Amino acid sequence: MGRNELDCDCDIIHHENVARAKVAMLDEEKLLLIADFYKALSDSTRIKIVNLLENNELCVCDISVILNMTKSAVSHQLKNLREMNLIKSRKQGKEVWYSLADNHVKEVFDISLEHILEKNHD
Amino acid sequence: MGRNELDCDCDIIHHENVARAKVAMLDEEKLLLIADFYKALSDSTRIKIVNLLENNELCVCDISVILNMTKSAVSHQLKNLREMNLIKSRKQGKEVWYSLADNHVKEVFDISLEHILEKNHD
DNA sequence: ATAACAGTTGAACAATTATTCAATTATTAT
DNA sequence: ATAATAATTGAATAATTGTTCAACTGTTAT
Repeated sequence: MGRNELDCDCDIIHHENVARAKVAMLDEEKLLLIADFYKALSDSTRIKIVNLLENNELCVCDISVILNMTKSAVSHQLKNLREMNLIKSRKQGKEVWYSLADNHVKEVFDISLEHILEKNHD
Repeated sequence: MGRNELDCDCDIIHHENVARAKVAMLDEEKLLLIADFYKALSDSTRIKIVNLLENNELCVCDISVILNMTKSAVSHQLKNLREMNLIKSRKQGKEVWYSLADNHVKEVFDISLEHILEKNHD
């Protein structure tokens, strides 16, 4: 194999490492889905909503009050979370009640909390 | 407590739910750190890098070759991941070798993989 | 000392995204 | 029917962010 494996501006390439890493790498499609999953959790408003819904079923109105935001802004982010399958909703009368879609979200949330707590005290 | 708890455009507020959710909510500071943690993982380039480093220690050059990106673009994202304490580096000669900072990243990655796989087959 | 190369950096540009605003839908009560 | 209110929606704006480009730093070899 020649000097440049691709269009990269590199001269010294560790071919064994590259080959091994390439084989172990997940397919692009899955990696993009995972990135999107994290994107859903990467905004401060959305992570607050997820945290709120960990222990409570709440309607849009209540979330708006707690976060001191307009219903519109909250609704946009709820839609975002719902489209990413992180939360689910049920309609009762004029109100729509939201809760977490499943337990993965909670699990991931808890591990990330551990992570940031650990990194904080050093 | 009056009609509007804050500046929210709501009339019907479930005060008990709001009070309970507020008490259980994590402090803002921690939530922002968690959101930042996810932000680090929310980009396709960065999640690819994390996936590559799960099983291998790699230098910038190798990562560039695998992802078919310039060293500059990769280096920017590595800096991003390093600042969020997701990866660590060691310098050896002219090269800088990168690896995952700790096991949390791997744990979170695996759960999120489960999540997207589950959501995929329905 | 000079050349070569791995990696980093800052500025500029392009693309993405969160919030606001105004309008709309759906449901309940009068 | 009409009014009131919870929630959603689309467009516009403002802010953030990923990549490119060119210049630079640090290390190794001649």
